[in-house]
Amino acid sequence: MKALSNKNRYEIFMEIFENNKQTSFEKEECFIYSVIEKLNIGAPTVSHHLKELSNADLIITERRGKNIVARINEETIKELSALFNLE
Amino acid sequence: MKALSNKNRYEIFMEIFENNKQTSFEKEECFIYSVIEKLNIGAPTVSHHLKELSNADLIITERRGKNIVARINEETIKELSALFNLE
DNA sequence: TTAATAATTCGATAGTTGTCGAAATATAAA
DNA sequence: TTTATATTTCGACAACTATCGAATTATTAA
Repeated sequence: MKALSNKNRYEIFMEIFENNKQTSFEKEECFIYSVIEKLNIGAPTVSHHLKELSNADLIITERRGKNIVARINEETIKELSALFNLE
Repeated sequence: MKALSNKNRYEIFMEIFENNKQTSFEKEECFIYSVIEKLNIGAPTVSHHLKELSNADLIITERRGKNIVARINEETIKELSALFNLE
């Protein structure tokens, strides 16, 4: 929850989430710079947010050459989704 | 998310959530003081947290005499639950 | 009406966090 | 090896927030 409580971090997560749903996430453009443009925050900040999301096990990041690739951690999302099931 | 990002506030919410699930939530003991005992935080803080949860539409509070009664806002919880549905 | 209990408001403060610029590192291309 | 690009680390700072004690309000009980 804490990891998703910041607006920009939430946006980043959602972008990864959407990409994850569509196809296998394989865009070769640099990840961080595309976020920078969209959210208007600096590279260090994006890097910081990615680490937070990663530490919270919400995403999994992987370096591919110069770029990094992020995908969501489905395990954690399932837990999240189950958490609020009123039964 | 922000409203649930604080540990104590999350605990308070979860307690209300559990009570909500079981039976119709109608305990007559004072709400705030039972939380104070459990979480070891002061009354002003609990009051503050309840307002935050309320502002975020996660719970609905109601005064009943000297006490307040809290129940979860099922609408919002449904939204939350739906948010993370991978399909 | 007075006393007691439950909850809230207010002001202050310590701790946390989001952000940045500058510098450093990693990797690929020339 | 040098250059260029992508990302990370570091140090600092402003803004935010959780918390408290003291005082205040709301409500019921005596």
